[in-house]
Amino acid sequence: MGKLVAMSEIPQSYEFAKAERDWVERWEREHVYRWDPARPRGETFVVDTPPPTVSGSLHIGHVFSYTHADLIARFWRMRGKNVAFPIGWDDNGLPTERRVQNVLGLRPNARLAYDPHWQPRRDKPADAPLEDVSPQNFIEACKLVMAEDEAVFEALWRRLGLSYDWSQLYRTIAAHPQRVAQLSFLDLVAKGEAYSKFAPTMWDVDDQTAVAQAETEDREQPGAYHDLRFSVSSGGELVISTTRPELLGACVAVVAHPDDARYQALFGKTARTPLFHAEVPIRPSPHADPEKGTGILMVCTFGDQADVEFWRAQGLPLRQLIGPDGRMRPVRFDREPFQSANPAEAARSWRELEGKTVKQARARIVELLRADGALVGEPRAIVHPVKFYERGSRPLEFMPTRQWFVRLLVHRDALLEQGRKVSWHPAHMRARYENWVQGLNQDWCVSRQRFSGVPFPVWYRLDAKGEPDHERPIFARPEDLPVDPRLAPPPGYTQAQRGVPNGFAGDADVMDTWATSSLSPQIMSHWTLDPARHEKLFPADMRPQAHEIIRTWAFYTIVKAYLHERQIPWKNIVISGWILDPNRKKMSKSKGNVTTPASLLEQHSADAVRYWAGRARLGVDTAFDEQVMKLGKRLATKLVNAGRFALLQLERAGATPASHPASAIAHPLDVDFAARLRELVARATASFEAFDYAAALQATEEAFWDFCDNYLEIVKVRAYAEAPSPEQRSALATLQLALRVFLRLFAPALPFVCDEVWSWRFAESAGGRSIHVGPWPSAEEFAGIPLERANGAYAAACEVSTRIRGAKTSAKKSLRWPVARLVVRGAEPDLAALRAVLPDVLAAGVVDTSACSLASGAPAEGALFSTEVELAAQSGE
RNA sequence: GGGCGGAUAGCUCAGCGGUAGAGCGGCGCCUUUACACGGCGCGGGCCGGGGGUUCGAAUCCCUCUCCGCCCACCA
Repeated sequence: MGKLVAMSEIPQSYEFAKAERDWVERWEREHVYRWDPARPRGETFVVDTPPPTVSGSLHIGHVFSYTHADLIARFWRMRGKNVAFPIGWDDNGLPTERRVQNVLGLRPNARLAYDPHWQPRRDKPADAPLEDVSPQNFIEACKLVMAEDEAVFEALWRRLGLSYDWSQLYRTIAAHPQRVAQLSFLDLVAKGEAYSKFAPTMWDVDDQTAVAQAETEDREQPGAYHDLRFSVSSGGELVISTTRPELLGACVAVVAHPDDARYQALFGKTARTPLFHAEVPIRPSPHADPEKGTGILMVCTFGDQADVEFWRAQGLPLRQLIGPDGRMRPVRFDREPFQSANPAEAARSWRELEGKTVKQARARIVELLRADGALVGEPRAIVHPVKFYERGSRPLEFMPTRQWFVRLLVHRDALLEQGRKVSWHPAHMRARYENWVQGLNQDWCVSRQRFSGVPFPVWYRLDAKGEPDHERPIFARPEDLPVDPRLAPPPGYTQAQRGVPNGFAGDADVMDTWATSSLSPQIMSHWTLDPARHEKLFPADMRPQAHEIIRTWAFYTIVKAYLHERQIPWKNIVISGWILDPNRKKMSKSKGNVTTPASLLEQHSADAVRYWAGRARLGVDTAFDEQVMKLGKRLATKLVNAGRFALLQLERAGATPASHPASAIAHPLDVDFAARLRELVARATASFEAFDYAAALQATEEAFWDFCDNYLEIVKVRAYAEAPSPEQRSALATLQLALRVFLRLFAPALPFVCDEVWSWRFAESAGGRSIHVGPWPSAEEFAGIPLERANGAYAAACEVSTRIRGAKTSAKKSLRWPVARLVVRGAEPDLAALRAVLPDVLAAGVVDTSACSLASGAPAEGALFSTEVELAAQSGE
């Protein structure tokens, strides 16, 4: 490295795939992207990279948004910042378990004991039944599969040229992130921000775990209103409408709107449910809508959130019909809480439903109600929104269970305020955050009844009957973390006391995966473990992410930073848009037939794919268009060719940055071009500083094509000159300056080709270092150029050149065809500017000096000049 | 039902108060010694509809229509 590259070493061709692979290796070898822990906070730029979920393959949308972050990180690195750009893998939680279940055909079964000799088998037929394994074996299988997936992820990210400091790589399932997540939990408990509670919680019956509000979504589902006849204690009857007749046995009240005249007389009375003969109170409730159904409805434990709230407010009994597996559980009607006025008939009815799924039970109870005469008319089909776990296939149910929660509702205003302290790019994305915070209706349920994840560092004492005491948990000591209470005993106990009366039980749950990933800044900064490092890395400067996870990842990260340290986690958040398919739908993994990121990289090159991503502005959803990648490849190729051309000329003349400094630029054409170049540097820099890499790329690209099409052509003859002269010296100095500037302005977007061309000649003068450590171009590099003399000569030269080319093209002649006569008319100041650069223009256009005349006159509309071009009769060669 | 974004050339997108832009695609040329993985040039647009503000609006305001996204207690 660092040796002067001889002319013969400038390659004749550039093989994208091979060159890119070589650069990836070299960057890693030379630690180009390492964060330097020794440098002060003020010189550091910290990126809080999203750890992608390891549950399948990365798709083109990931490539898109991860490239955006890389463009910005690379800019700041070239600006001299000590960039801390880590990467991690989010490899715990339900998505991971699902992946392992699919790949290895496994299912965790808590009743099985650990088998140290068990190995996963990969030769199972696709239709083989799931194999039950112990939770611990399952967790080991997860780690195995995740490690394989992560190797593929890493290869892709390296191939794409993302400038991570791979020495900082973390996995959320590994010891350090687990330690941070458990420390976080203990801190929240100590601050009173985390608590456990037995309460009705949203529950996915397939995965059999609690889920949080942020992981739910509404789906339009077919359903039906069923009108059911209840008898009233004071005589008569009433008819309620319900979409969930299978919950009739869970009915604990009947409510109507307090102002509803039809039901005023019934408030305070009781109604008796059909089939189950439970006496339930009739009460007013503002949540009843007089316009809907019959205006009177039953409250069950639990049909929806409104039921939960009314039940809680009124202190009604809990009649839980649905079990954790989504099937109707055994119930007795001869005692509380299901006390029936006719237990025998209630039990008879229930026998028809017990063990059935919700769907089966609904179908069966309609038949029972019809036979009983309680069904008024027939069910009326409707389509209505139903809550689902976002990855679930059956509706959520409310399950009364004990869960750990983190307080959110009491902090609503503070969280809104924290959101305003962060700069959002684009700014309107903050509305989504605020929208979400304002719509919060429950604290964050952080416990999951799953296996692969960060366990809670908590045990419970067992009383003499072996019942756990949830009021006085035993918490782990911070120095013992990470700990798995499912395997290790609490301080002061032995393993023999596990599960026995007067012994202990470990908390069986794991944390919501967001409880860990929401700590990504603290995982990187080693929060509480290394205060000096934390000071240098927290809060981060930038969080890049996609907009669909504002309510989860961005939100929870803000929550954690606030609850732990009353801080914001980062100063800026940059939100990428989505890649849409040609029908403007979100591009999904399932469409990944030939358009996998890996195949696109091989087909178009990493620079081309990065260019494609870099053209899209933050927050803008963009239709997938492979044409743009072809453009990117064309641009990269052009850089190679223009670079080679300019460097060969410099080489011929023995020109170096030292021998041909910017101060040698004096020719009017060059001065004018340099002035435009300096303007470009200012614009591109300002755009990058505002996180607008796309505007920077666009401005640079526009200027570069102009450089190739016009400047390079016009200056060619002067630069080629055999005898050294100040004019030639000025041309070479300008070529050198321009190439150095363009390569660096393009370097964030096209890191491979730029470092390649840079290495041919300029790396030597930069101590052999990669272009990616800078420095970024600045106004100082233009010192010594008499920019105040810039007078529009370049624009004048370009216009006349274009006219000459146009004349040749419309005459269907080659651009080398000589011009017999050229007349240029315009205003005197423009002619003066042109006159100074005329030799270059004429040489490029193959016009003899004697064939050209300039004259005062009116220019063509919207132009500097009007021209007459007459071509020679013969090519003259 | 509430909120946010978008609608500009056939396509993908810039422009966001001062004479409609780029690339691709189309058409027509040019073997030009950095590049045929090229170059030159030509066509092509009531800037979604309707109102308003302004000397002037694709750009600001109002309204409507579509498209997308986020959110909402769903009996």
